[in-house]
Amino acid sequence: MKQLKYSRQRESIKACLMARHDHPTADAIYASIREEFPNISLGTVYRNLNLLVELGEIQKLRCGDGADHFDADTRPHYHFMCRECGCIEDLPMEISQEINDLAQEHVHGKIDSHITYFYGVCENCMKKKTS
Amino acid sequence: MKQLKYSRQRESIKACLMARHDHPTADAIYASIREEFPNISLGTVYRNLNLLVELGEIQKLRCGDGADHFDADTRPHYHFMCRECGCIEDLPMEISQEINDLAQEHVHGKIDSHITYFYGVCENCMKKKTS
DNA sequence: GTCCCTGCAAATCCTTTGCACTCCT
DNA sequence: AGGAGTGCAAAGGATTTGCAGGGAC
Repeated sequence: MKQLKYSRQRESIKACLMARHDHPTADAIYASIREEFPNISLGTVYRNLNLLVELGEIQKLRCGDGADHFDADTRPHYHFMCRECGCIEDLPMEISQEINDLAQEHVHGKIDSHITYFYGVCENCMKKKTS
Repeated sequence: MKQLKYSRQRESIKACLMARHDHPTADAIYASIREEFPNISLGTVYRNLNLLVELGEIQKLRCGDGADHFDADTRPHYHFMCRECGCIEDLPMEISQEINDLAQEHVHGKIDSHITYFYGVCENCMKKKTS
């Protein structure tokens, strides 16, 4: 365990992530942070995001669009991603333990968790289609 | 809709994928195919895999290990991935429609599907640990 | 002959890393 | 002072793409 030192950049990254709820990518966070720290580098953003994930202070989402997204809400919860605009929404519902148990009966090994992403079309994109 | 022409390479890629059940990456398929077509290029493998996915003849899996995996079984089904060795196993159980319906109540949009990956330790890796 | 498909290499996207320097403690 | 954190740029892995030549129809 190496000891941790304070860094304004890391604080700013975490604050930025807590302030927004759109599950930004590293690059989007980089763009935001640049307003406060014009010299911050993308590498630093990645390093700190990964560090915060290790510390359990944020979580990383892989919805399948190529880039990792980050979420300041570390409670396990489901996500919904819009196929059209790529936006990500939190689902305020419990993680199903049942489905883990059910799956356990069908697998040669020990399941400890599962990750689920829901896909479809968000309200905004549906509106655009009808108009 | 562009029309499709026969290609030995594409047939071979599909045959290879149908013959194995380990959900290989593009690179692993490339290595296999090379035995039959020593001159095939990785680009061709990717192009054909993506084409087959579009045609609905195979499916792409993104388990979060960085590389895409491919599956000749196009029926929707769950997967289990071992955290230690990275192997992927099919789960012979029905996809839950219930969880879609449940999630639908909590989202601003229209859910059409979900993807779930289970994670844990496979039988082989558990054996290795006790021995 | 037409147009799709191929091999090759270069390019792209996202992420990580090496290094010299800076800032916490 | 010591070592973690930073900026920069280069490297890395996975995937895509442009192009000229080859093959299917």
